[in-house]
Amino acid sequence: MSRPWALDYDTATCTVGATLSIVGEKWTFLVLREAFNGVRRFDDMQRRTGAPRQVLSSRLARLVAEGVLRKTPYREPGQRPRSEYRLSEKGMDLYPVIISLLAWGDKYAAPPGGPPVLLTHRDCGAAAGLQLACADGHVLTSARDVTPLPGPGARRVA
Amino acid sequence: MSRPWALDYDTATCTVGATLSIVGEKWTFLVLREAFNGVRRFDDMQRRTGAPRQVLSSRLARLVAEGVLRKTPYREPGQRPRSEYRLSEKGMDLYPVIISLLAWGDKYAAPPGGPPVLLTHRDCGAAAGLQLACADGHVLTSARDVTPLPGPGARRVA
DNA sequence: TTGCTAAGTCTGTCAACTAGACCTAGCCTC
DNA sequence: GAGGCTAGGTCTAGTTGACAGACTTAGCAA
Repeated sequence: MSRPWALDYDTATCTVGATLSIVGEKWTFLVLREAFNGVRRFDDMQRRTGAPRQVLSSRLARLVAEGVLRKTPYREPGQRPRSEYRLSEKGMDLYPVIISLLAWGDKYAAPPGGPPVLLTHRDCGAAAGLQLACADGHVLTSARDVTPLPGPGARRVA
Repeated sequence: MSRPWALDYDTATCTVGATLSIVGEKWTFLVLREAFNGVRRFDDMQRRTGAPRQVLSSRLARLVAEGVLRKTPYREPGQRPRSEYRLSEKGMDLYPVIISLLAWGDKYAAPPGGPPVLLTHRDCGAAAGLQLACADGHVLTSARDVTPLPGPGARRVA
């Protein structure tokens, strides 16, 4: 195989790295998983992710600062006011990341009984998942069908 | 909103967590990004990811142990034998994870000039990306269109 | 007044990351 | 065949971050 073109370009601007600098820390993905499952309270998050309280606190604060979660006060009848963490649109857009982690795990690391979570289309109930497709409507079945090319923001290595 | 069903189920078996325990460490995603860009050599990886050599060494070893990468010796004419790291099928299946991180970064954290990398369909050249669809062929446009349900491997919390 | 709970913060310990130097095997040149 | 070069690591010491467990605070309830 020939030398990959990628070696001629700088990685400093790569948006994978940019994404990871925001959500790439150890517990953040688990926090997001719970958020997508509808979990909104600190204590539920803490119990379900197993993250140390202090770490959870700092991850939630980071996600709020980045606009991925919104922290809003709410109050149940007869209860004192509490805080809840809800996904913003920016956070919702991270769903494909969680789904792709889930899909890989279901294929390669599912427990004996099968996957513990199934994703379904809200309207028709059929199983939902990610598909790799191109703008012309072809469905791609493998990473080999994709050719990465330098984009407008690419910078050559000096 | 009602109490999410997720609270009644155990997270210990969740395959998102299982996936993250294999590939969730800080530099691993960047290593995979480079692998998908065709980078195979230790030194190229090191230079492009910026990972400390020792960390890179241990991440590569972990990925090889998990069967995500294969370490194979090769030899260029007139050179001594070297090692290269190539994605296995199991590794190729992680491509959606990288693509989804890339897509989110392109939307929310792209550098001024635009995305540095474009993904294209190898056969037709059109832009490629992930879409959320259900088994009945409906395209889903938002995380809100997905309903997660307990799967066969779900375990109730005691 | 005391107790309870959600949502944190504080403290000490221990593991992980980091930078930078060092090592090693094969090849090349002299 | 001595020395240098390079890919692919390992070693060491210092710093940061994770962790468990105790403590804190605000509002409500008995």
